[in-house]
Amino acid sequence: MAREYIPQEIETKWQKHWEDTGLYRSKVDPNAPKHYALTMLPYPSGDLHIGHWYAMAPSDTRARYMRMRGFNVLFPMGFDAFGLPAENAAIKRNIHPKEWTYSNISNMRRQLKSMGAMFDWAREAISSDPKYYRWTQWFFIQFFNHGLAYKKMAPVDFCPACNTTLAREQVWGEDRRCERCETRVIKKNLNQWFFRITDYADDLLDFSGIQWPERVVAMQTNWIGRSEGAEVIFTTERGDELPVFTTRPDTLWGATFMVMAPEHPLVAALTTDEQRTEVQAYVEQAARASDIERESAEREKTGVFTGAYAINPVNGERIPIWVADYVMMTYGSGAIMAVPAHDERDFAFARKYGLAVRVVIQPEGESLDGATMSAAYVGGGVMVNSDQFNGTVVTDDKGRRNPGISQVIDWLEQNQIGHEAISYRLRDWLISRQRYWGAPIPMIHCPDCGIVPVPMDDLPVLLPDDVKFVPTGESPLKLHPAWKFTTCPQCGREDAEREMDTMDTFMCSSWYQYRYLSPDEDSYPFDPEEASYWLPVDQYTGGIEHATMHLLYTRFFTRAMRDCGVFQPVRPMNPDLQPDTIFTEPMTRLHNQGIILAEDREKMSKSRGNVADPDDLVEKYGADAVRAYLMFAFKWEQGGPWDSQGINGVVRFLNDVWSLVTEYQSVSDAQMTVPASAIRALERKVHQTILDVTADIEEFSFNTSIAKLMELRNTLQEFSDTPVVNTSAWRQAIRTLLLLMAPITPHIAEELWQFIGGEYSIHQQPWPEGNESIAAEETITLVVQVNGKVRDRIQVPADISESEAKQIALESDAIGRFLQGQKPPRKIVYVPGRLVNIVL
RNA sequence: GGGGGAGUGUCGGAACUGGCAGACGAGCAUGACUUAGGAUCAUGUGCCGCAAGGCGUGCGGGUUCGAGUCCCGCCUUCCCCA
Repeated sequence: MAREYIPQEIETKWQKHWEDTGLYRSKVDPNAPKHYALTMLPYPSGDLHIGHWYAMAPSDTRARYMRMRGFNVLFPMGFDAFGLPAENAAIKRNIHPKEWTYSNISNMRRQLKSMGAMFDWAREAISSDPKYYRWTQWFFIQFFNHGLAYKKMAPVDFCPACNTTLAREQVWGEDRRCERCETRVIKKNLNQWFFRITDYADDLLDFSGIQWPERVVAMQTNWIGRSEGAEVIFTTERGDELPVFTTRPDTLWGATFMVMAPEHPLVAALTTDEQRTEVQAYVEQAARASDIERESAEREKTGVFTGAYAINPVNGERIPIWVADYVMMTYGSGAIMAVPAHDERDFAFARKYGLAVRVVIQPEGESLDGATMSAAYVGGGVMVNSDQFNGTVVTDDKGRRNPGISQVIDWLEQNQIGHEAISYRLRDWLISRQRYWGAPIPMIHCPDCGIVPVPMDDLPVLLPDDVKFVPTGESPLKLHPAWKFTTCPQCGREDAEREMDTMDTFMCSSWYQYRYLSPDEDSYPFDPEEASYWLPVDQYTGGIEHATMHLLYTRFFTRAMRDCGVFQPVRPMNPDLQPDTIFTEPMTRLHNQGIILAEDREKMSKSRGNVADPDDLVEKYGADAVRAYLMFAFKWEQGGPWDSQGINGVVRFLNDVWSLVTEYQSVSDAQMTVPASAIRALERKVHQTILDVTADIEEFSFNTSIAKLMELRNTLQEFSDTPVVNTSAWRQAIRTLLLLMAPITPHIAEELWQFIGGEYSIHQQPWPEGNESIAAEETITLVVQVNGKVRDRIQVPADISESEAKQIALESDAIGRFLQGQKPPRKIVYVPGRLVNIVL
């Protein structure tokens, strides 16, 4: 009965059968516990690469495992289908973005199906479908109506290659490059739409409702960048108020000058005539430097005196106002008080321009002198030169936890010259994009009524198909008068203009987990019944690169939806869940996979020609082998370099399993004597494997789970030429092996399951139950150490007593040699089930 | 400069709350079967040593009967932020 294992044959066969029998249709079932497993949806670039497989196949394994564990699992898939590459293809190859996108989707859908994942394709959502982006637009209007979306003129980051603006999160690295194309961004003053994500800064800093990797939590916390301090109102001699934010109000008495950002609106008004030429030249030059250059601690500080003075409200002192580019308009109010004695950058600046340095925090046991100190002192100590605060203790703590800071804030508030304040690094989310292939922002500009949202009933605002693409990448919407001009929904004027910008595609992907629930629903963004059952997402998987983009946006989006009342019709079916907890966090648990590098340890890229193409690999080895190899070869969170030889290991494993199942079926019931110890040994290994594989898949340790299955394979091979193959223990072992493999290599498991007469489908069988007592070893290797060095290993019964163990150890020949001529042992350490250490 | 990871054979990687370092696999070596082998099977494979034995988890200290694991100080490297 030697059938050959031809993966490609059985894989397409079962994929079709699974689809025909609706095996992966997931339906609401209030009687079963639910599990919403989600993996980040791909951009339809045209080809599924190995990175997609690496992200998705293990996620699929985990979802399949949860299903066998008795959960009703939803594992959907879709496409994040708006975006620039489609438009660039249109410009370059004269193919419409829609056509390009949808033909890519159909190819990628085929490739995804070849993976054999349990995706429920009936729930597929494509963000560029009008039935999808209608609701993206609906959300925009919801946010607008609730004051969460606004338009303002602002200096924004602009990618000249993509010819569009970017959100702050989408500008990467020290040299500020576009997240997509790595071109260096430039600053532009533009009128743009923003979402008030900063209103949610504190809410987003609360991670108590989610179990996400610490790394992501740290990155988001860092990104939001909360700093506690005070806002203090300085005034110019002219009488302008100059509020400054400081984290160190305890050093207010040490402020010897002020610095304004070159873009500060008051600069021109404050500058005296004598200084005007110099200041103007400086401001112009500063505009050309990048933010990073300006903020760098190493860079030589530059600046010019405005000629104006301000009054320090705490002591009435008159201090000079300078302009310097190390102060950012985006930080606080664009002006700072400079305390050179206790701030490194202020110190460097003061020394360079000969400005006064006054010590107001004296460290214990030291005596700093402003005239001679060689570096700013930023630690704690005792306040000096600070009037009534002299002697107040200042610690290293931030904000109110610092007694000095806390007392000064109280005093500022009592005297109404300042108040406690919190500053964030987070900026509002810029969502306007000056491109065609995105969801149009559903707003109308009327000369009389101003900005008017498109009525909800008129959604979606459809993208016109008949557009011309120009090489500059300028949005074709601007060149389409029929689309551009419309009727004002409020006053009926016919020369109102549509908003011509489209939305950041991160907007589309911020809520796709809700659209999957009911992609065809046309009266609401999602079906509340489905939402009541499935939400929130229980397990999310995807790349870490989205830590401060998608993963932050979607947390914001869910909170904004909550506050707009979008979740009101949803009544959680799970009595353990509170509506609030569900709708604050979109995804309860998150796991991030690493990156697969090419064999040369470089990034895989077509231009380098070092890509491992999944289609080729499936053709050569089969999908099961590719899946298993990706899970076996790396620590999932870590990733690593592809090894084209390494896959042989799992190919052999699958071939061996095939032979074990198909060649060693017991053919006769002939009673042969099989030693009971052999049966027990086999059963023990089987149960050990169940327990280990279960624990491993539970915690995303796919590589070790497959290693354990290979060990079971090795054990089965040892028994395969013995009468053990005629026992029910053997048959049970084979059944178990297939069940444990089912989530990892679904096709071969299904095929062999059918071969041994199992009921369709293996993927609907319960996960095997491991039994600790069957798994327990009968004998153990007792390690005997002398002074911590291993000197002997002795097989002993597992339930050996401490005194027996010590005695056996002391009587061992190998040990005797070390004990000879020595004094009696000082100490004998016994670790149950492991070792005896004899200390001389 | 701040935050977060990571350093274990030739390679990918194992090692639970401190208890046999190197599971599992790749590769390699030797042998077998073969006209043939990028198939299959067997054996071996951390380093030094003929052996007894010694040395080994980035480096240097420490705690402990015992440290890849805990503590202190470094080095290298990756990511994020400045």
